[in-house]
Amino acid sequence: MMRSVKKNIYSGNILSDSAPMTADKNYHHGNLKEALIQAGLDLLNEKGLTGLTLRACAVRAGASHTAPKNHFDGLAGLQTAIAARGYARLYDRMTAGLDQNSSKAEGRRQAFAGYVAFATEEPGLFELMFSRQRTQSDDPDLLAEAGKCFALLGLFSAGLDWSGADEPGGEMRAQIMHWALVHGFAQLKMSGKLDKNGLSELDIFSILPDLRYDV
Amino acid sequence: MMRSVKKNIYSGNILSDSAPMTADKNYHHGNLKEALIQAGLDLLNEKGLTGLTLRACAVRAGASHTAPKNHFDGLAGLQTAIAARGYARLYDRMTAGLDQNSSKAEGRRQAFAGYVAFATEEPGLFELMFSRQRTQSDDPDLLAEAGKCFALLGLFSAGLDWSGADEPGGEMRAQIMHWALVHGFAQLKMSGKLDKNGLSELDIFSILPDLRYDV
DNA sequence: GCACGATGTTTACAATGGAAATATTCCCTA
DNA sequence: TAGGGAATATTTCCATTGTAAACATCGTGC
Repeated sequence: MMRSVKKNIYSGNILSDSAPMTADKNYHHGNLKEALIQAGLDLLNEKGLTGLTLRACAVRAGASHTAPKNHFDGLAGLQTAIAARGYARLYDRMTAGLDQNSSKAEGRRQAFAGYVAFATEEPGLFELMFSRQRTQSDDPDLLAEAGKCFALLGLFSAGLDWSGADEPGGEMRAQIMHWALVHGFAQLKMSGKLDKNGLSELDIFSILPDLRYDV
Repeated sequence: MMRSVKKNIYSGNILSDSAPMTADKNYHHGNLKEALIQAGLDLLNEKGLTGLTLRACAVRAGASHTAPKNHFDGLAGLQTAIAARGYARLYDRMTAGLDQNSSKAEGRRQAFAGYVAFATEEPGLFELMFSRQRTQSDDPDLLAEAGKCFALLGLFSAGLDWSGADEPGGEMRAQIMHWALVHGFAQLKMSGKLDKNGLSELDIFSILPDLRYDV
């Protein structure tokens, strides 16, 4: 039965490949947790939310269908981890193409446009991220990643001259106003409500009220 | 076996109840389609989106688990019908307490506050309504009911004096701006993002930019 | 060396959506 | 008014999914 053969590929020979983390045919995957998250992201883009199942993720990651249990708290746990990764990608999308030389106005523009683009480019992931049903909303990772996106929007909404600026919590409320505007527009666009009203070409900047920024 | 007994309760005797549509113990339910929608709405409020299953709806409506097939196109069809009913309820919520004597400002206030209140009062239903994954977004009923809500918001967003008012499509864009603002705020509140930032008490009116309406 | 925890598999089961065949009732028409 | 077909509902069956339990394999520290 050949069962006496050493299974550990590192014990008997020297591999030319110097990256032992990317094992692919051993009993232990070596990087299953990350592979499951990546499989989930791929499935979301290929088949939407209904295609995101524990078993499909496991198969795509090259493991048995119960392997995720060792890394996540069931389907909800995996979905939460995927959503957290989604916020990280949203952050990247909102800062794409920017550097230290970018102006605040450029940053704001990229943040707004990137937010909407992300929602339309990855609708399944976007829907998952804002689904209270599917995610564990008190997960520390999820909160941290979402918080970074929120803080970034806050950065670019600061300094707005508006009627509520001088009242208590004005800065915070301006931040929420921007988030609501951008998120609402993204959601309406993603869910198809704009298409149904013949507004598929509308972009976020054409609906911004005349907000007077001091930068 | 008593199988020769006439099952039709209307053929042999006169019922004091004058509403023959509400049969309850016959082979034919008589109003199963409506009962299934109601069961779905109840399940959404009691158990959330994950509790909304075809079989649970059927059992609650007093039918076998495959009976919905005669009235809806599978689970997606039932969810679409429930979402359409949701828009009807949203419309009612946005116009609650108003009459012909109500001012336009009162109407706008009720529409905005009602929209947000609806989202927090029925989060499962709200999430279903804006889920592209779970609903058939080209269903005529769904489009009609959603369109009524959109038109109502448009009614109350008309006449806004803003920078984009004179440009092409200014009215429509003002309408979308309001919808995005209110919907985004409702979604952020419903999904718990505001709670996570210590803003659970924030209301929609405190984040409206200084929009100058002519009424 | 080797014991034990971490990681992964196999097997089993309940819940669900859906298809197919059958049963019951309603309704229209001859 | 009889009957035949359409509408409505049930029963039975199956594939998929999430999850638990028992078992197998690996690797790391003593």
